[in-house]
Amino acid sequence: MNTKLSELAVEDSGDFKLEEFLPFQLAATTSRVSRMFAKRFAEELGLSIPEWRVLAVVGRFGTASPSMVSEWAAMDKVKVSRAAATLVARGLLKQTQDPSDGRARLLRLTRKGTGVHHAAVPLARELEENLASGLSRGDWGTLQRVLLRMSAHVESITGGVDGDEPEE
Amino acid sequence: MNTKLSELAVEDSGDFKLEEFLPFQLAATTSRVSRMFAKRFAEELGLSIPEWRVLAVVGRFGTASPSMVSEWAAMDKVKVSRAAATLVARGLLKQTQDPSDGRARLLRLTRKGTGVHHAAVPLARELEENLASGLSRGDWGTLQRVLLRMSAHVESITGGVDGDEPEE
DNA sequence: CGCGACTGGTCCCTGTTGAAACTAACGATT
DNA sequence: AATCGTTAGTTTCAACAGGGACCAGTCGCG
Repeated sequence: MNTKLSELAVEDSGDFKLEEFLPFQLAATTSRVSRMFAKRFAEELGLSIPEWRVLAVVGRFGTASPSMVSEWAAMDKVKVSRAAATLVARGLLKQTQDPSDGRARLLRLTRKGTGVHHAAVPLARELEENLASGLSRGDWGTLQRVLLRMSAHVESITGGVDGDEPEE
Repeated sequence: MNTKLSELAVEDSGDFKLEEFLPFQLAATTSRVSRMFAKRFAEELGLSIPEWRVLAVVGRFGTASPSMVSEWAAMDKVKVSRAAATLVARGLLKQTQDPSDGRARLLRLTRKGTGVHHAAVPLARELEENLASGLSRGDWGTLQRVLLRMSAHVESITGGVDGDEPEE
C-alpha cells in the first residue's frame, strides 16, 4: 500500500479509472445523446445532424451564406458544403449567387424546406425536454453554463483555431 | 409579433437558436476537448484516443479481455479489436489465448507498454487538471454528476443498447 | 488597369467509422 | 457425441470526415 515518495506519481498509474475521467464521461455522454438525436431526426425527418444544423441556421436568419452557417453551426466548411448540397438536391434549400460578391452563395429555405424546418424545431425542443427531464432545473442551468465556459477555456488554451469551430 | 394561438408552436421556429441548444453545446464542447486530448496524446505518446483507452483499461486490471475493455471503455468491439491490434503490433500489448475459454483472448501490457502507460496516466491527469482549472470546484463536481445522470437517463430512454456503449 | 495576396466554396484523397457477415468455440439439450 | 443457439473476436464493406489542393472572384496597391 505504501509507495516510496519518489514513485508516487508513477505508482498510482494502476489506480487510474477511465470511467471517472471527465473527458471520457463527456465523450461517452455526448455519444449517447448524439446517437439518440441522430436517430430521431433521421427517422422522422430524414435529416442527418449536419443537415439539421444547416437548416436551423438558415431557418433562423432567413438567408445565410455557407460561411455564416459554418460560423453559427460550428461546422467546418466542408461539412456545410456537403450538407447544403444534399439539402439542395432534396429541394429543401435553394442556393443562389450572392449578387454583391461573386464568390459567395446564398442559402434560403424553399417552401418544402420551411415545412421541414417547422417540424424540426419542435422535435428538437421535444428531445431537449426529454433530456432535461432527468435533471433538476439547477443542474440543467449549470450544465449549460459550464459547457460554454469550458469551451471557451479550451479554446483559449489551444489558441483559438482548433478545427471544428474554425475560422472567420 | 402576435400569432394565433393555434400557431404558437409552429411560428416560433424562427426563434430557434442553435447555439443555445444544449445537445449542440454538448457536442461542440466535447469536440474541442477531444481534439485537444487527441492532439497531445498523439504528439507525446503516439496514441490515438481508442488506443489510450484500451491501454488505460488493461493497465488498470493488469489483464483484460477485449470484451472487458469494450465494457469499461465504452467502445464497440470493432474499435477495441483494431486498437488492440495496433498496440500489439507496436509491442505495447501482448495478446494471448485465454486458457479457460478458447474464444477469448487476454490482453496484457508488455514492459514497453507499461512504460507508455506510466507516461500516459500523468498526461491524462495533467490535461484533466488543465480543463478543471477553468471551472470552480463545485461546477466540476456538478458536471461530473450530471454527465453520469444524463448518460443513464438517455440509456433508459433509448432502451439500453445504443451502440457505442453496447453489449454485455 | 494590372498584379499579388486573400477569401468563399468545392473537390479529391486518405484515414476512420460502425454495421453486418463471418469464424471459432462454448454449452445446453437431446 | 451431434446439433442448435449463443458468445468472443476479426474482417469486410460502404459511408463519412477532415485536411489540403484547387478554382473563382475580390480587394488593395502601385
